[in-house]
Amino acid sequence: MPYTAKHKQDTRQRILESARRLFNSKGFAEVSIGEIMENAGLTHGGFYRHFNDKSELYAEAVQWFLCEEAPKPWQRPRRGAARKSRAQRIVDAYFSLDHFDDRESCCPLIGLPSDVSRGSDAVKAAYQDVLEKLLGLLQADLAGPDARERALSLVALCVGGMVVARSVEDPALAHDLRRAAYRRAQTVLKTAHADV
Amino acid sequence: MPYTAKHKQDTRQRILESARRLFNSKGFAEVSIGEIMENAGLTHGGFYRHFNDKSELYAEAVQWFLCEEAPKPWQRPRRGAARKSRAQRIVDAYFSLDHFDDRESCCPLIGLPSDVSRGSDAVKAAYQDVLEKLLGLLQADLAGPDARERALSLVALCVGGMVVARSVEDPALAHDLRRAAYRRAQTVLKTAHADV
DNA sequence: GGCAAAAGATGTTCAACATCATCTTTTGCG
DNA sequence: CGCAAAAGATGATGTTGAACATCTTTTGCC
Repeated sequence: MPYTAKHKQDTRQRILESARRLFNSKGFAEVSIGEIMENAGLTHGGFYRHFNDKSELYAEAVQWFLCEEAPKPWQRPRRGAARKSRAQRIVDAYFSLDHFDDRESCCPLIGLPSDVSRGSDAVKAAYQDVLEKLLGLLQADLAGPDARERALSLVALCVGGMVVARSVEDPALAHDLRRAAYRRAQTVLKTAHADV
Repeated sequence: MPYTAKHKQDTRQRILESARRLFNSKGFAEVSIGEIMENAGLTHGGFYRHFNDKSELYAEAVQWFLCEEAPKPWQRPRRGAARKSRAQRIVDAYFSLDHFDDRESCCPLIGLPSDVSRGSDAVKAAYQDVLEKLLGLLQADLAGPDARERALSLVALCVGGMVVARSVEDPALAHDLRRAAYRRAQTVLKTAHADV
């Protein structure tokens, strides 16, 4: 059995990473398999050794975001800044200009919602996994009986604010949108919280 | 000059309406011109008598939503219900199950955000027109110096809540999302408002 | 070193589709 | 009543891309 299993695994992950970035920035239909493979340093033919078809890759690429070892912004403690709760850091990162501009590596919740809503159940399930991971992180920091409800509305605010801001032409309007949603998110975070 | 100008106008509007529905429910790339024309009761060939190319149609289809004479849900006074502000009615309609299920005729802000964010400036400008119309309606009912900021965060909540809810697989989670965002929207509406 | 099995590369097939050229039909107007 | 101009239909054309078949290369193992 030539080619170690690790090698195949590595290649597969390179394809997934390439796919995640391209899907995130260009959408499902606008990316070709050849493009994804080329970006992963391969040619189009080998694709079907790893996946059955394009939609299968799509679902796995969304989930791949979760497994990625690459450091996620909200996981860096940002040592210089004042001590903040993780939920606070997540919201900050979400509305940051970096995140707004980063089409490739932004949270998939932002990058592909309308694609996913038209996609297969497998894709929606993958999207849901990402969402629940984020909800879990937020909820953990929002003590209280309404923690889940607050986490849910935080997600709506974060995703909605960013998605709409990215879809308008006027940068000033985009900025206002992000700021308004961010401020509202602050009040959701601060309501009856117990910051350390 | 045969064919009255009105006739051409009517046909053009039929194409726009067909395109709006199809783009809304299936996305830009997933809809073919032939499909749109067939849906409008025409054949693919005549398309280029009305539009230069597919993306031009896309931008116009988004804006078409504004000109449509068809009754919009938030414009019906819902005579049976208690007197509500228009902003309140908009938010109610936004989070309604009908609106959630209606892929075809839902608000374009919900139907196509990630498509638009990757689209041309013309499309973004069209999307922005729709957004500003909605913002105007909301703002008018939210008196006070922070009316605009509240309107902006309302939009983020409405769009975000619906978009994410539509992208998850579990209907219960989708329901929770809508409800949480709806409740939060209520508090944004109610803060320091002067209901009649 | 040689072999075989899987990974990856190259090439083919087939369908969809945007775009455009050209033909046919409709209809207002003289 | 017929004509002409524009609308709409029909029919290429060329491209793209997914899917797959088939070669070629790599590499662990004997």
